[in-house]
Amino acid sequence: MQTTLLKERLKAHGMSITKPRTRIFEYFLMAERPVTIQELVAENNTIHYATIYRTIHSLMQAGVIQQVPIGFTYTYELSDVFKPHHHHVTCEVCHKSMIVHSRDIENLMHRVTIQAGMQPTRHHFEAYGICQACVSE
Amino acid sequence: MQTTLLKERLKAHGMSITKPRTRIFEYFLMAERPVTIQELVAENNTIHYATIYRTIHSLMQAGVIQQVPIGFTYTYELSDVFKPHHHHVTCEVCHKSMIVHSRDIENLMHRVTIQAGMQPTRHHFEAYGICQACVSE
DNA sequence: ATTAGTGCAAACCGTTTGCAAAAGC
DNA sequence: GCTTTTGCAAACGGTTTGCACTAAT
Repeated sequence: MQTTLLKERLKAHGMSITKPRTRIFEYFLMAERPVTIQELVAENNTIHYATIYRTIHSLMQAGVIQQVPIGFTYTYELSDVFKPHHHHVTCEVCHKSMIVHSRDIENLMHRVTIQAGMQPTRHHFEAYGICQACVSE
Repeated sequence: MQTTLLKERLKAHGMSITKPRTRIFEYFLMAERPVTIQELVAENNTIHYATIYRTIHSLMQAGVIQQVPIGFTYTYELSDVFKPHHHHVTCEVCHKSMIVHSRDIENLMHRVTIQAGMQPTRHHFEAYGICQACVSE
């Protein structure tokens, strides 16, 4: 189960398993898409906002979640340990994002970085468009 | 000359040509790489920071510059009118970025967006690595 | 029992805004 | 001379921090 993996990660980083942390983690599991801090704050009224910021930091440090810059803010989602590496295509109108897997993207990134004379480490890729539903409105 | 194009753009948007605007523009010309607001503020002491923020807005509106999210902040650079569309490969150690042109990137982005069932609008792509100089240190 | 984490309020910092003076047209 | 922009100071909003209390180990 996913929660076991969370506990392992926290322990491995000398962090305790607390209610806020597991709740936020479950929120991420449920959301299945990149989430903003504002959403987390708005939909978890039992947890103080300062705690949410701190939880985000701990979960990032423990490698449970990762930052995804989408549009004009940062969003967060479960890290590659929980979900395989992927990319997003985001609708500019309704801001929903879809998840895309493509080896071509990885390969191209790699190639481009090497061509620029650098040793590849990571990359960031976001595509934007207008989804079917929004086009037909 | 580039400055003529700046003036045209400003006029076309009903904006006046002022000292701060031309100075900031020249800074962008000189920089030849994405620049943060903090840099602009630090290196243009004659211009008040509030004015720099407003200048960024006007230049964006006039399509003179564009936003480039790199790493953990927004940076700005001359828009595609002044520099053809391109992408960046940024060194994670020294934070210098190189400019890369590749039709493959455009094509792939397009394809991926369509595969996700959306009408492509724009995309964002950043690759990170470690440059020669930093590797050999 | 000891250590780590939470809630709260206050501080912080980058950005925005209202207003009077200055520059652009 | 009229309109737009600037500089300044104050406001703002999201994020961080210090501290006493509570939960976790």
